[in-house]
Amino acid sequence: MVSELRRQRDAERRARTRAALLDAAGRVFAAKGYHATLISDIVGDIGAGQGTFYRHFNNKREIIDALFERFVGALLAEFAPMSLDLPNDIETYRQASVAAVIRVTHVVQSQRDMAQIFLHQGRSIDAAFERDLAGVFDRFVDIAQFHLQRAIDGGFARPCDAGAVAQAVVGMALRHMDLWLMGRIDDDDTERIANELVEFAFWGFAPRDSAPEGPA
Amino acid sequence: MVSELRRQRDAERRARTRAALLDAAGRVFAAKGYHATLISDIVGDIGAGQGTFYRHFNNKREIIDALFERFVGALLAEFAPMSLDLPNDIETYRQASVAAVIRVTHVVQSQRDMAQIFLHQGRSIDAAFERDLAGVFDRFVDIAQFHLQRAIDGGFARPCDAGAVAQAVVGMALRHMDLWLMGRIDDDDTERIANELVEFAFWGFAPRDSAPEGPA
Amino acid sequence: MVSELRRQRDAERRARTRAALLDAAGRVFAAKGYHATLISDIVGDIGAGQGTFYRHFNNKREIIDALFERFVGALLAEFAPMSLDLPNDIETYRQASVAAVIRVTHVVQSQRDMAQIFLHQGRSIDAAFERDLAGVFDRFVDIAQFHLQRAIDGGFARPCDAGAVAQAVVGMALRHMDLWLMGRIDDDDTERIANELVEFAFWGFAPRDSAPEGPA
Amino acid sequence: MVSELRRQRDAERRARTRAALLDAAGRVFAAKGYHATLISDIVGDIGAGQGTFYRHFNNKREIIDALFERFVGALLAEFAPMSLDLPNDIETYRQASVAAVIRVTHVVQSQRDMAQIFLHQGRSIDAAFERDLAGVFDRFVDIAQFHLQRAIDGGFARPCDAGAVAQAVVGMALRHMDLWLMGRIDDDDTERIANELVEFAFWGFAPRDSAPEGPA
DNA sequence: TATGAATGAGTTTTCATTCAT
DNA sequence: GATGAATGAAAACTCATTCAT
Repeated sequence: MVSELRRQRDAERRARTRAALLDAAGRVFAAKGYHATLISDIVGDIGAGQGTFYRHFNNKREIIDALFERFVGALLAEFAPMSLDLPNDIETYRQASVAAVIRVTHVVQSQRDMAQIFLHQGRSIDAAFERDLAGVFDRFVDIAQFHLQRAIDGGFARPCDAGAVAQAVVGMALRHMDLWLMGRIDDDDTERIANELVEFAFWGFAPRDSAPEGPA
Repeated sequence: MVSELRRQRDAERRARTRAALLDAAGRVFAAKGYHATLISDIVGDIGAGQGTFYRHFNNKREIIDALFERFVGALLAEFAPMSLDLPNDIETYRQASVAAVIRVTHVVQSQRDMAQIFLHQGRSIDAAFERDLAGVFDRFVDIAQFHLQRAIDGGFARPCDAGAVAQAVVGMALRHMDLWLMGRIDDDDTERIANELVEFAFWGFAPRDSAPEGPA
Repeated sequence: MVSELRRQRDAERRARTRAALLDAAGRVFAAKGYHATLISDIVGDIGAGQGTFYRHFNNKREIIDALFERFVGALLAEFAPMSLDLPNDIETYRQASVAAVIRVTHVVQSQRDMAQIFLHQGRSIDAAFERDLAGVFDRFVDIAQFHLQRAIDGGFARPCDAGAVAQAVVGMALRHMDLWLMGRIDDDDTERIANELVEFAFWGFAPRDSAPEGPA
Repeated sequence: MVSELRRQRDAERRARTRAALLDAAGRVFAAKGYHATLISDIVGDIGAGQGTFYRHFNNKREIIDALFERFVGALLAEFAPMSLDLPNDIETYRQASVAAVIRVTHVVQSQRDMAQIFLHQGRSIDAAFERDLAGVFDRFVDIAQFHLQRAIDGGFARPCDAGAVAQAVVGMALRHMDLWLMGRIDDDDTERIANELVEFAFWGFAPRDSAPEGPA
């Protein structure tokens, strides 16, 4: 007969091991890449035995899935409360955009390994994973598109293909994330760049007085 | 001891086999992904023997390098004659931009497999490959930055961080390439989107009359 | 996290497997020759899996090295206590020599496989192995030379090139080992031959009364 | 219709190619060892094609056989006229022995590669080759034994096991050949060592006056 | 006949997964 | 539950040999 206490202790230990494995996988995947990572690298990272891995995950594919879920969960938690009180004029909108970009930036900076893994390896796992990953990007596109469409409807953004522009906005963000992952953007330069990008998204690079009569 | 003719015939046969292997690798990598591709898949694709592969390449890593070199060669050949007669006003500049984007689009469309491989798997091969790939992106960033800087200097683009904006421009292009690779952009919709993106890059999504006094 | 007992049990199991692999390699190398032996022959000999081999050795080259080390270790252990109380007259010296030869014989007879492998294949592995093997022969030459020199200095051996003669003595021993390995010397004839060889080494084959005035 | 002249030319060319291949094989086997040598190494050494090898030999095994035959032929040709006018007293016998040893030495020195190959790799080819090689050693043992026995019968060698002693004599020769192959005997020191060894074979290393009453 | 590109059977090697402890 | 030794299926790789020219 096993006491309730004992049962709980075991469950806790198990959860701790699982979390340690996830953390280790995150570190190792980020450092060596998903494909080059061996199960032995992961367990080796925390000094556990090979078998331990299989008590928690059925295979390598499953742990990256779990990692992804955990990361997406954290990400969404961060952005869930975002859509409240929408801006009603362009300046507020711009300020909100800068704030949002900086917010994303902070999340990503605090989860560098995850960004590394999913941005760099994400599309080389398999078709299913690629789909899941694309789904996450789409969430951000959706958010951008939603706000953009609202701005167009509200008259403080010019009429345009909100879908394509939202994709473009996400594209520039992703490109800069990549640069940061490659060590080509300083951590303390991110705020300035965020501003620069928002500026660009709002007014393009054309000079103010060159604005055409109407959009193409 | 052996006729020149014979020597040449052999060299041709060898070159033909090598090219066939490269083509096969391109097809298979694009279809199954680099990591899931076996040497036997590649040779099987053209009905060659396993050993034939190893007479031409030392391993899988080497053939994707060769593939990359071949692709980059073709790409650069395409863009080498591009930088001539620079635009001197914003409208000409805009038109030239649309033309350039459409040109890139055509090249990419005619080499779908290569785009697929390098965009999706390129960052999961190894550090060296990642570097090479980044180099290619940088070439395009450089071109964009060069033209943007020239426009700023010429007074028909607003002062901005030309580097960051050039990266952003490349980022939106890459994102749309991705969408196209995922089958989410119709081939006959590309021209419209090219226009839309250039429009966005030039004037952003803010309405014309909202332009601020000066740059942020 | 894991009991000391468990850790020790594992280490023992591992050591046992390694020893079994070494034994198997010894048998198979002796029977088929080093070059003709496949890894699958070795593991097959003890019914182990292919992978088991690679958990203990990196390749065939490494296991023969380990085998050699183990053998040389045993050999030296056998001969370490040999050099005590040196003979002071020729008859004692002769008797000691016979005893030593018989002793070597016994060791070799009890390790037939090792003798087979190192004498027959040893010089066809690679340059490094050849060097190591030569080193072992040299040990025996050194011992022979040391005693011979001592005998010369003590006046109970004629002045001669102790180095060359020691090599010659080792040469005759090796040749007879070879004959034994080829099944051309009966195990129960070894003692007689040992005597015969020592006799020959001491007095040559010239008749007693033919001894020249002095050495050549 | 092909002229007789043409036919002969072809035959000559063929023979020349075959000889070149044998020479190349000799060089490469000696340098890299039989097992590590690839067919491509052999043909590469003379700039011939892979296929050429197979026009002359059916496989690697066959070329070393041919090499061996050629070498043994030369060796026997050298020693065929040796057994004439046998010595009748010990001094003549000794002088003849020195002469014979020096003669062998010269032959071996002029065919270093062959000595290298057969002494070092000979016993790792296969059982058949080992037998053939042993046969050659036996020829020399036979010669030695024949002369020794004759000397014993003639009363100018002490009674002994002529077989064992002949083997011993060949053994010391082989050991010194090995030393020479390893670069541990200078070419211009061979004559002195030949003398030293013959001296040793005739009188052993015991001092002259220590000769026992009779043989053990 | 000579050639060297191509071949594929035969080996080595890897590493996710199992399993005895 | 945790462990790590052992496993073997699956891949990579080698190289003697064939064959089209």
